[in-house]
Amino acid sequence: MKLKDDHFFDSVLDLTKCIPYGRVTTYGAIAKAIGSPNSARLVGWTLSNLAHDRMDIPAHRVINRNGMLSGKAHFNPPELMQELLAREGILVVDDKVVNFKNLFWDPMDIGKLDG
DNA sequence: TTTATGACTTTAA
DNA sequence: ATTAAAGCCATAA
Repeated sequence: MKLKDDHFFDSVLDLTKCIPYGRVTTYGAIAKAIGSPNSARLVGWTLSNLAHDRMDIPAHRVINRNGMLSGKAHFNPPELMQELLAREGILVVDDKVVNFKNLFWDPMDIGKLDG
């Protein structure tokens, strides 16, 4: 039988929901954590198409590996992404997350808390 | 089916 | 550091 490969999309949504408050992660990190390191674009696709209808998914905590709010333009009000981040204490300047490297949350950390 | 597009990432110059 | 091009996977037309 043919199992649906939508596991990827479901995982993206579930994992995105796991991003801690006040932290951010990247498309590539999520894709990698799921098992498809080259599907970073699909993560973006998932957020723009599936997460858009789900308000329980903090899609604003997902940015690109440069720490830039690449999806800012896709929020209902484009400035909402930065607004939501600001509410969590994340400072954004010039569409870039300040102290990004420090706020970065690796999805892989879920299952490997003890080194 | 083929072409174009995209909330990406990496490599090369 | 900045710019350009290739690789990637799925969707929309």
